[in-house]
Amino acid sequence: MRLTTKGRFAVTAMLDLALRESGGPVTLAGISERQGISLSYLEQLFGKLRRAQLVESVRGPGGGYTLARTVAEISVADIIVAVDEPVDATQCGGRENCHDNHRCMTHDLWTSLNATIFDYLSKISLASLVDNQKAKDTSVVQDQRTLRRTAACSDAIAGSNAA
Amino acid sequence: MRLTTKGRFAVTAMLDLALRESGGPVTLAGISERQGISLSYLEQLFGKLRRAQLVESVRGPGGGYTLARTVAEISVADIIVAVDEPVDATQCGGRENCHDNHRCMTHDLWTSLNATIFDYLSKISLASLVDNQKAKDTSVVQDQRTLRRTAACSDAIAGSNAA
DNA sequence: CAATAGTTGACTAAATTACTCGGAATTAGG
DNA sequence: CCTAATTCCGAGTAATTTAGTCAACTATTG
Repeated sequence: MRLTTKGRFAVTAMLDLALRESGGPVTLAGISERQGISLSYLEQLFGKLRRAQLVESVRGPGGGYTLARTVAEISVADIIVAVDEPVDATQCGGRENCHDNHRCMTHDLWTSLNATIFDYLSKISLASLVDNQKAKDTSVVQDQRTLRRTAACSDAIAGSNAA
Repeated sequence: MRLTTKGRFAVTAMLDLALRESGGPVTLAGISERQGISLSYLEQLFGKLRRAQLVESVRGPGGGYTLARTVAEISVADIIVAVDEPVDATQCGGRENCHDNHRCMTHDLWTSLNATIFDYLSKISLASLVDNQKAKDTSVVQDQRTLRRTAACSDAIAGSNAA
């Protein structure tokens, strides 16, 4: 289980898709424009998402992508696993390194840590993200002049980085 | 909050250190040998860990590294943050991209996801990892043929997290 | 048939990872 | 003082990943 910007792009794109698919297939060009992700990169990501059966495609004019399952049935973990490389069972396991106990122990400790994080992200569905998003949307509507939102966003991000 | 093999190396090395520092400073050469991580790479990682004040160094013969705090006061999140690059506040925040609501929303949604994972890893201390490790050691002594050790470890960690 | 979109594969620049090398500076022990 | 052990430090580097471009192709609508 790796957490990188690649996974974040995929989650962002899937969220955009989830928020719009009620109006029929969503084009990558649209997602690209709204989310500031290059079209070609999205093509790569959605190729993987499609092969992982998280989305379905409709070709031709009026086509685009739709979710292959309901928003409740797609988790953040699903998305990240779909776009991340297999990561292989580094060192121990694949190799012959696992001779002495200590090496194996630390490795499989990390493995279980990974598993815990994975479990955690498995429980976060696209549905819950969509709900959060919509809740925020209405709060914006309530006070259109709230320009501190941008600052708040920067702060939140800066905080998470510093943290 | 990124989760990469780099962070895993650092956690592994810190765990090795935690398990041995009772016998005085631990050399990087020793960690390198036991954990199969190159000495020079460890030097880089421990440079960051030292600057983050997670470890202290003793130079000269008989020198090495010791933990700068107790095992209970060092979390997995501390270690990962220390060795990972700041990652910068991609897109939103740094740039001027954060114009329309949607872009900012998805970004700051990801940010909160990051924060949640960070909180989670903040609660896993080196001490709890060391305990798990020692528990496994004794169970290995009790029954050398126990190959279910991996499963047991996962359970133990899942348990300590839930607690 | 023409335009719209997805599909695929090859390719690339930049960043990151993991590692090497060569040397400093520091200190314990002889 | 000398030497060996060790941390410290910076430059360099190969492999991988990220993020993106480009071009050709297929399917579908109108």
